[in-house]
Amino acid sequence: ENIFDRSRMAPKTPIKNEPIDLSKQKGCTPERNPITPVKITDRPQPDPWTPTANLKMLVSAASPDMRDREKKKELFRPIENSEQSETPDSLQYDIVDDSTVDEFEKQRPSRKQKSLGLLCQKFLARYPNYPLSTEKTTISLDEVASILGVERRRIYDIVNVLESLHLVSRVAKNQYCWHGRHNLSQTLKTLQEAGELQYGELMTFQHKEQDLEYKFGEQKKETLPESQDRPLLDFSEPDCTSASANSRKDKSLRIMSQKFVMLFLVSKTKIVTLDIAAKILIEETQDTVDHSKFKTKVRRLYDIANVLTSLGLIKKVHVTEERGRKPAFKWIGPVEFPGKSDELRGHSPTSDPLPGTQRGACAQYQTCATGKQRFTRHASFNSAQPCEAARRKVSSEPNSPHQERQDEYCSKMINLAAVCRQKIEEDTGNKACDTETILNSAKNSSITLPFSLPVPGDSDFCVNPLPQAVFPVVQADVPSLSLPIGISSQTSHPSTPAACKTENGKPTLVPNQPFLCFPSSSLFMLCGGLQENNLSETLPTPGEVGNRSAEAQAAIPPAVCQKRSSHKCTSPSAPVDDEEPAAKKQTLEQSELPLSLVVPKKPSESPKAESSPGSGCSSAVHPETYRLNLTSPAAPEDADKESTKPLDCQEQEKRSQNKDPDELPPGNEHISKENANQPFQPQYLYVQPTAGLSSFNFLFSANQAPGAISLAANQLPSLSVPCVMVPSAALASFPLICSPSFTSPLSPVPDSSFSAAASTNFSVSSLASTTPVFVSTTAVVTPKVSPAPSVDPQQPAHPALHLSPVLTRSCSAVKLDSPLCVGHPVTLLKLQQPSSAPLTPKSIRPAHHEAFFKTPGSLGDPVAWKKNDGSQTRNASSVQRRLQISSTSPD
DNA sequence: CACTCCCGCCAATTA
DNA sequence: TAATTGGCGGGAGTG
Repeated sequence: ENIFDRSRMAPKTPIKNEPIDLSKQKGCTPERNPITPVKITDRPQPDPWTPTANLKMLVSAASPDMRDREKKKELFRPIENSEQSETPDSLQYDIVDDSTVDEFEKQRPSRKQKSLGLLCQKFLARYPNYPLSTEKTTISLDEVASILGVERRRIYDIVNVLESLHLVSRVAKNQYCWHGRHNLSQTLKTLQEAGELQYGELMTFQHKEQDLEYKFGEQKKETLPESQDRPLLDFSEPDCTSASANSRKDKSLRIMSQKFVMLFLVSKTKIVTLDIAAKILIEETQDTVDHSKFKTKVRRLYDIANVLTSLGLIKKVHVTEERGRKPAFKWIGPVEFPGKSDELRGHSPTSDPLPGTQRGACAQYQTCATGKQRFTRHASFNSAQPCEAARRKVSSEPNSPHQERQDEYCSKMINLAAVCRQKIEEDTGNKACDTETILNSAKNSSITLPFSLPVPGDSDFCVNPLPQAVFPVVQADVPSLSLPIGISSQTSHPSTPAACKTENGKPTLVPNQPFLCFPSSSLFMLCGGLQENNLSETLPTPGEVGNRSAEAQAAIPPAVCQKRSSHKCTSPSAPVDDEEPAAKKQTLEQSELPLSLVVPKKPSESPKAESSPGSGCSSAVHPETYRLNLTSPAAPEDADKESTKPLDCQEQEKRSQNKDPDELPPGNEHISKENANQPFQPQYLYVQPTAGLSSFNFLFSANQAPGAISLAANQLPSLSVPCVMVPSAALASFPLICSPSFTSPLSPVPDSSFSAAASTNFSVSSLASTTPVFVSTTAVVTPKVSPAPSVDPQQPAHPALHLSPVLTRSCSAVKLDSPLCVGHPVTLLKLQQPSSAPLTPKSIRPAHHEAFFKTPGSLGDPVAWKKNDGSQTRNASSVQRRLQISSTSPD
């Protein structure tokens, strides 16, 4: 009742948005006659204006009965009209009416308030962007129409457009099914491909011919890179519409909508003027281009544009041509889509139960990494920022291909990330699994990785995001890009925050941080870059390390936070997670820029991470450099690295387990020393899985730069170090994963033996359902994908190690494209290769952990990894051990 | 005046 | 045949 009252009130107040319709209905007044009749069927002329009456009306409207009401309404319409006109007498009405009317009229919602765009936003607000796969949301047109207070006709306008993008599908007569944005990127991709075939040339062509240059400059020609992929697509292709009859549907708003979207996707500038679109569409339609048609087309385009705007896919802009300014729309949605969807699909089936659709995509994403190993992908969720940047860039600097590429790449990643994330969420279910966040980095680039690993079957597996913290990830939305700027704020997208959307909605680039999402099946390694700053700071001597770490933690966090804030991340985040209920979530974190790894020196870089969306990726250090560092015996570095480890451990522990951090330090130091001796072996930190984490294990490389490790203030665990998380499921697929980081030094080890050992170990682990393993290497990065392991001298081929094809593929695909991520691919390759060293993780861990790992020699495996290092051996063993343990008893 | 685009008639489709 | 969809274009707000 309250509600109704309110609504009732609303009409009076100017503001209200409510039910326009209702108001109309009320509009029983004579004036309104023509309009809608409404009235309550029940009693057409009863006392309208009593409060009660209003309530009733509203109620009826709201209720499912609406339908009836409407029907009646129609019936009555004539009646009312006639009556009213005829019987002006209803005095009662009049009297009341006057007052009512006046207000009514006054408040009469302005035209804008009734706009289709606004209506669409309201409509969209009712459904989650990324609904859980499990629940099917059905939409009743009548219901929605009544709730939103509009005529059904309007709802059709919205729904038709949404349907064209597959956000909804029609299931029955008055029923639509809400799908959300899960398939949006896929749909867009399809449209893009189709668009290229159909319009690619056309666009280019037309633009030129028609002299439609934009002020920005002419559009470049587009290259139609892959048009070949598909045969022509019919519009219908997108399934929903499919083959339905051609008749009316041909002109359908749906088709127009798809075509319109295609134009954007094909356009280099991503800007399409209305008249061009109208012309193109008309031609296709074969309509003669007469003026009236044109006008009509434009009208329709406005309708579509309003909906797309609400979806955050486009925004209105003006293009100045010779003749003057013309209305146009700019695409602000995702630009790049994951590579071939088909390929993607390949992904290992093991894990996901999810509907396969997008999953594949996720796998692809592996990418970016940062520093050392970059095994993973980045998915960034930053909402729109990157996109934004990209877009801007495009518009303004169409010429710089390189940048564009990056941008695209970023966009793509983001997009992917979003998708992945969503998937994951779905998979995991509402449960907490969702996401996580991360945060991190102190300075410049911090990357946040929220990810979750979904394990099939294992609910725990997932990492949860911090609830409050950074990401407010609401299940529903993370819109990747989708949210339009403006809208986002409005709609509740919690998601954005992390991403850094600014308040305005503008995305800031946050520079950073792309989030990583991994498909359950996939593996990843995260590499954190070190930050220069951190490094320098952290560099403390080994001995100090422990202290340092502590300090670092304390100190850094705040900084980080601030930083973030500066970036704009509004997210509440603040306290990052450590506090989080660790159990569920794991957060990982991440480090900052990848770059840093390489250079400890280059402090100079300002934190502009934001500038480059791809920063995360970009971070990739040059392999060579990287390598050098690694190889270099620099003790200090090692120390640092180690120091980092401890931190990580602590953090993680805190986060996840709450174990004592204290213990770690000592252990760490200890280890560190050992490490120091060796040039650089990769060290890994193993994080014990906590309850929540049980599903995965983390290994962090000890080598990592300390900086990275630094914790975020909150303890966000930002791990700068590269770490790998592997879901158990994942393991199954891969017998081994390891990154051989040490390329050089290690080489001496007998490959064969080694390999054997390695394989053995891993295999075991793999068997164990529980633990996943990761190995990260410090790695070497080879430039590019090239398989050649120039880097590793030693690489015996181990059959055992191989990445799943999928991964490989995906990696390569991804990597190749993006310049930024160059490093990553390499990593993968290495992985594939049997790099010699499997891991050597030196495990450093807090006492607790140690227990697990415990040690060095203890391992049962006789096998010993043959590495040069005993330590390595130990590590491996420890790892195994850990795995075993975990498998048996999760803690 | 040019843009926008709401509104709702009414025909094509469906049930 | 009735109801549902949705094309279409007049013409009203806006700037």
